[in-house]
Amino acid sequence: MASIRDVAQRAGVGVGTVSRVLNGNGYVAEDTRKKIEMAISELEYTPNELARNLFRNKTGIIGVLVPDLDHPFFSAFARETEIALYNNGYKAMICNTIGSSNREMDYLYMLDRNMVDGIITGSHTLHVDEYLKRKGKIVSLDQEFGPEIPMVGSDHISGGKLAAEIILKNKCRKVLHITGVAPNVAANNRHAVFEAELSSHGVDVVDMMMEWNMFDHQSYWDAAAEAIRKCDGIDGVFAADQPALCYMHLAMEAGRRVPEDLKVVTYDGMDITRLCYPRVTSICQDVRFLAETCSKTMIKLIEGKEPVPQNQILSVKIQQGGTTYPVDLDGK
Amino acid sequence: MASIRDVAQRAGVGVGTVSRVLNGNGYVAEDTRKKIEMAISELEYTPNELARNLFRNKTGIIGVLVPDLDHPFFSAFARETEIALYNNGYKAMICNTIGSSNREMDYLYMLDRNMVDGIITGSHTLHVDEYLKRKGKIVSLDQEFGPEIPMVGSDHISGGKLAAEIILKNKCRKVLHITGVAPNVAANNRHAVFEAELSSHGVDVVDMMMEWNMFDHQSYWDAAAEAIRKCDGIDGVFAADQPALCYMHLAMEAGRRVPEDLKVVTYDGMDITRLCYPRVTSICQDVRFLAETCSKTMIKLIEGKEPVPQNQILSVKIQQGGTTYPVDLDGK
DNA sequence: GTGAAAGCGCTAACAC
DNA sequence: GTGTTAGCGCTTTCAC
Repeated sequence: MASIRDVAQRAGVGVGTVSRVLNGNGYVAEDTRKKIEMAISELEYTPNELARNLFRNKTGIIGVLVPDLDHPFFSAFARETEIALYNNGYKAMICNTIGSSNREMDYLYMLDRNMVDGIITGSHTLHVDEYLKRKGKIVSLDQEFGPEIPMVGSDHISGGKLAAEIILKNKCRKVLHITGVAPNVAANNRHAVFEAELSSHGVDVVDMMMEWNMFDHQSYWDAAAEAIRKCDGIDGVFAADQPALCYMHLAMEAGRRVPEDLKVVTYDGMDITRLCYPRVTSICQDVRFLAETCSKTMIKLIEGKEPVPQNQILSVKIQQGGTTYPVDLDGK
Repeated sequence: MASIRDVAQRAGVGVGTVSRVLNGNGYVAEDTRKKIEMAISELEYTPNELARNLFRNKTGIIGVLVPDLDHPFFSAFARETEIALYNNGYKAMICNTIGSSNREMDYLYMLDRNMVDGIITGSHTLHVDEYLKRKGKIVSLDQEFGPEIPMVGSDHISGGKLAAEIILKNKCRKVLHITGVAPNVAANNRHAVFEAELSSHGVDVVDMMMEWNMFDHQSYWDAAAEAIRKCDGIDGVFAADQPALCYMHLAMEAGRRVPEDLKVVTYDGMDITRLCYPRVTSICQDVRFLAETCSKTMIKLIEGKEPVPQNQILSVKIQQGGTTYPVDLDGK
């Protein structure tokens, strides 16, 4: 592997001059430049980024922590974040924590060790303190860490309300509500709102808890099967895309018709809700906008010029599908 | 940010000794170690990985290039690869190329610049030469680059045959076959086999080409809509998961029944084929095994001890679903 | 305009 | 056992 010294030697100049050519700063005489460029291409020289990074003490890489890439929401988030960062001259290092706090910690260490310039985290198995005590730049997706760490999230309160409204207008009487558990995760705000709304209208809500950081497919099926087994008379479901679809699948298998016998409203509204037939009624998060906002916030944090907004809440949208009857929600 | 020198100073020792404690090699007296550990924790010192990497000339990071994380196959592949690499002490840097050869190139440069120790690529927009001329370690998923670069792929020939067999046994007479285009990508081997098999049995095959590196959802819908519009009398479909599901969705919307009027066989068999109702008959690739094999091959390449197998072909499996009638395929 | 030299933070070889 | 020192490959300051 040729180094800058080899290039300098071959071109018969000093390393400083080569560096100047490489970085396009300082004055370099035209024919010196030519000679150096010659040497560079002859030796097929590429600068060693590690050395540069050491000098600059930055890598241009942002760590993106997600609980599981196999979860459509997070793979989409990872994708969009990568794109947004790339467009700002940064690279993304996407990290799966798959529900393991060790892994999450391990990736968090990369911040301390200067391997990444910042971390955008959508992964929340660790104790809040672990994040708070880092000196590095952190942006959180959907989890509140307090004033020290900027957060970007969806308006889950409205999300829960909208879902409730749809369910109510569809005249469901007994609704299955599959919820996740993860402390401090803003997405869970929808649950309380949804239930309060329904209960206040005398609708029966059956709750089912799922481990939030366990995104393996089997656990969705298990939860759905358990729900089918345990309670009958369910005429509506509200859950995240995947558990809701599992339940719907099993219900249809058991001969129930959607939407006649069963209404389904999912949360997230990822692509699968459109591929299925009928298209699923969903409360959609704006994944791209979330990703762009996280990225932009990170850039601000790094550049330290503009002030960084503390909490940024983005609105959600309804996707009307065939798993509920069409309702008019005040033009939303 | 405290450096090793600060630690040495505070502990009243030399940097060499601190380094020895940090790396656990060489002899260090017990109380010297204590003092140093004390200083480390007091200063909240973490070694700068960049400096270490520069010295060792490696980062422990493997680049994983995928065309699009928003494609279920590739997000699953990325996930499993990350896990497999992590288990071998490496970190993955997952890179979306989203069909842009500039991006692919940009990530490839990271190899030259020593930012990654190797690259596993499932992304193939660049000219073969771009890969061949790199000096770094490369493992290819599903694209043949010749003897220089080890490849891991599925047995797409069998895959195509199996799909054809299912379609034949389901007595389809006019089959829509949506194909992708990408030179050298082994996955496309299934197409020729599938068509040959069907044609030789007098089944009509309608071909539709799609841009392979364009994985945006809309293009699937467009292709499906076009197929619906252009040809009637289709009683079978064979395509990758997503285009097939789009077609099926639109066909059902138009009142066609699955599997009575239309049989559907998809390729890949990702999670969405199980969430949909009915479950979709698919030829499944073993994503995890593909990922593990790629990772293992990369590790061998890096460690340079064992010989590296050149082409590794993994077998595919049938997932019997409700979009075809059950058929017996010699116990497969 | 250009070369020499210092230093980014670390590791390892070599004295003592 | 431990300190000192010479790099790893680069950038940048400062003479010339």
